[in-house]
Amino acid sequence: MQYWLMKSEPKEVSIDDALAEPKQTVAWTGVRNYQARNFMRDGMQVGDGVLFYHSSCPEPGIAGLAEVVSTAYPDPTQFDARSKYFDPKATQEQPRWMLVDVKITQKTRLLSLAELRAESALADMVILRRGNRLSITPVSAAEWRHIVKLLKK
DNA sequence: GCCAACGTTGGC
DNA sequence: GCCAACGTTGGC
Repeated sequence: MQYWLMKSEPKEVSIDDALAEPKQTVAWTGVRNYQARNFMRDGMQVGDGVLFYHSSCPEPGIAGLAEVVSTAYPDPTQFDARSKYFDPKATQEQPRWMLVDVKITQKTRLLSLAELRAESALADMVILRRGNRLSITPVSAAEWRHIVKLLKK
């Protein structure tokens, strides 16, 4: 069992959009970074905990809790010529991009980036490190517990 | 394999 | 819109 933080731009898929889906589940399409892909493909297991993070928006921060509900499978948007995520170098036989399904378990208050930065217990979080741009990052069990506690405040 | 140029991310 | 920090591309 591991924990992850996954960024989503709310104008693409917000936590409310995800909650409105059948089974409150979204396929995590559009990841086009190898490191992030590898976390989904090689690191994630069904049942892993996910911090659902809103990025590139007026109030960046953690918007809810979720869990991984599938193993990795090919991202269908890579094969769709009309999609902005289309990848001409990907084939059905040799897909490049993988994704998992993520189910929202709880919408929370918005735990802002500023609030995260203010917590010394979270100083080592990957997302808070200078220059970090990865859309999917591992979260330690201690960081997860601390954040869950903060969300109850 | 090197590395300059270019593209992207994402907070501010 | 700015810009720091990376990642990717492609010529050599």
